[in-house]
Amino acid sequence: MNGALSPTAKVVLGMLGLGARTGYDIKQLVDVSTRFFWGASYGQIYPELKRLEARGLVEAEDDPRGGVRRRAYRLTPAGEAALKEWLTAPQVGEFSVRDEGLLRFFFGDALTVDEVLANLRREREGFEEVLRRFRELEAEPDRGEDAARFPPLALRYGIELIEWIVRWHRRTERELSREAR
Amino acid sequence: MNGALSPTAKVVLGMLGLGARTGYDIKQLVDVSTRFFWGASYGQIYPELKRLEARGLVEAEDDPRGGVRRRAYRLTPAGEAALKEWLTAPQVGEFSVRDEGLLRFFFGDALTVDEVLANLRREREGFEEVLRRFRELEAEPDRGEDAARFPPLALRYGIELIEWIVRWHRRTERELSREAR
DNA sequence: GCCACCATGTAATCGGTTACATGATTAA
DNA sequence: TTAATCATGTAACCGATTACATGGTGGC
Repeated sequence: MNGALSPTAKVVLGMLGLGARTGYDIKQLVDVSTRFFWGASYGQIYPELKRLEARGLVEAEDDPRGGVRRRAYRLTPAGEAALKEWLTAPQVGEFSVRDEGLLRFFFGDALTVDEVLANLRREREGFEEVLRRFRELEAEPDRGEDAARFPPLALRYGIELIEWIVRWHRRTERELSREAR
Repeated sequence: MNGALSPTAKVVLGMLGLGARTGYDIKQLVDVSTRFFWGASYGQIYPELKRLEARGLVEAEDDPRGGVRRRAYRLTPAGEAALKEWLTAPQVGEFSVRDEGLLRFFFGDALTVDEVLANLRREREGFEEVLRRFRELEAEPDRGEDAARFPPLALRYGIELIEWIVRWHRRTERELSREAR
């Protein structure tokens, strides 16, 4: 019917579907959930909400809290349809990775084994730090009473994936340091 | 001494270090190796080579093949130093993932279990396809006689990571379909 | 003669981040 | 009173992709 959704429109509609109401809401939610595989900044969210309103996929009303102006959005039926259409679209989704640590590793022949080892350790510590934050997130009581079950499953995926990455680092460190001695 | 390297400068210098000579070379090499975690297009490579030349990190000479004009680049000592400096820089590198399949999964509460299952299967097949291409790459005889050992290790990492991702999909499909029945 | 491949480059456009600007409310 | 948080928005900038333009070479 109408054109495709922009990347940001996808999170925005999805988050409205999960109960977010304001642009600020959406940003907070993204930052504690999808940020690691699908981010969004104010600079995208607010203009996108206006575009979606112009397309009739969301509707809004002023909803001030005291003297704080606030604009509350919700999905229209057309917006719900567009969300559902995207969620069931029969093509594989966009997937990309940007990994500077791996790029450095790829160019490892220009370094000594000890230098590569130092890089691996540093990167691993970075991943371990992310892992700690993910586990804290997982431990937090689910403040949503609406019982969304997939968000925690996605978080689990993230935790287990990074656990795997950490194990790969440890293993590779072990193998390289064996030959360094 | 001089400013930081742009993302594209990092691959460009690295590939020159591995023996690439022309912009075309660099692009071909990137496309069969780092593309999956660090891409580069002509639109970045050629202008970047000129900028690097202006900064004195690479030098170039015309090197026509018959009537085909061709410009051959190589690292200067300053370029080698800049490459090495980046490769041993003591901060964790940039890391980001963009995963639309996971975003759809995150919003899975808006779908039926069967729809989520269909999504998981489709995404898994996409990853299996990538896996096949990676394994073909791995099977290819190493056309470089210069015995770079880290590029194949990086490819191994990619293969094993995607194998993990495929297993996660299978497992999750199994668990969801058990409850669907 | 045609197609695949080698080779270089630019312009338009896009998606995104960052910094900035503004201002109210609430809790310490 | 001050800092944190709620709340909305824009402008400048950046990195990147895509499409386009050009043209030679080698093999079928």
